Amino acid sequence: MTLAYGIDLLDKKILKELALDARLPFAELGRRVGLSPSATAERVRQLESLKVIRGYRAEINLEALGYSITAFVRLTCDGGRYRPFLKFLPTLEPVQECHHLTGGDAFLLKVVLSSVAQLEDLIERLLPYGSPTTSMVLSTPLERKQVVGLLNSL
Amino acid sequence: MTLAYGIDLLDKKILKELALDARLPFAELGRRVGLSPSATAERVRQLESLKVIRGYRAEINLEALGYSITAFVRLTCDGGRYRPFLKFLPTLEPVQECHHLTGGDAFLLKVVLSSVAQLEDLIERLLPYGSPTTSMVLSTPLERKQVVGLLNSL
DNA sequence: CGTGAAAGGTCTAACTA
DNA sequence: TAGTTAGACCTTTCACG
Repeated sequence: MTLAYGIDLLDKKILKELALDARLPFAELGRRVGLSPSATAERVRQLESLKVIRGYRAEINLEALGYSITAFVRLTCDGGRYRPFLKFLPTLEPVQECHHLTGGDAFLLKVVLSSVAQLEDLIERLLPYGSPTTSMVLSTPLERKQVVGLLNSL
Repeated sequence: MTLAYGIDLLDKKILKELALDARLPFAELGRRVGLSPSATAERVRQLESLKVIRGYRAEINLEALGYSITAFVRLTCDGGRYRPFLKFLPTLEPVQECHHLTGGDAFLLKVVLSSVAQLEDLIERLLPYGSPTTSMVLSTPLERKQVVGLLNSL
């Protein structure tokens, strides 16, 4: 069976393995999926050039580096302040993600900080662009390190 | 200058490089940070064992695989349904992240799906546990692939 | 997609500041 | 304690079947 972009079962297996350990040597990856090292490398290069694989990232424990606070800020931002806000956005270092959501020009920001004072500072800097509503993260009971679940149901 | 966990400037450089390209060979990584391959490998192993580096993941383009819908669901869940919900959570395949937030036993779920029908199905399955409020992601104007910004300000 | 040889990376251990 | 060097081994790459 062929999937989107002509991705087959072998590609799916490769993606699962690399999602869990991006540093796997091609030889070992090939062993796991049942392919020679060169055939494996060829498929990985194909997946990279199709942008199915976007890159390889080390997952860094920000808490261990002193970034102990994660929060979500929902910013309701009326029409006029939309474009200036998007320009301002990249200058906000603590903002790791910004999503534009359905429902009244709302943005959801995921922010990571090392003190509550920094959170207060961030909120103040957002005020000119809209009304922020902040929720701090108490715990993260689920964070799938990988997309293996989704890949299984392809 | 020494930082949390005895992390110094060289470690910081290593983390930045690996955050951007987890597959860099130690030889090349060493060249970039000014260390021999074996000294580089030693430091990386140290960072791994301290759990500063949690792992290496291929970043997979879910849209290319047909998962075209991302949404956030906020679930307000009263005391009695809290524990059953946490048990139910891992069985929900589309849920990529779940955060417990301040403010009235609320959970924020990030979900990835391939159709609106699946979103409706998910929402129905959440109903026994609380009141879900769903916002679909229209666009993601900022998604830092790496934590380089945060690492710079260490 | 597999094979094989050359190039280059990794690993371990002994050595040095 | 932390880094370098050296040599054995392994991986990657690429031309060819």
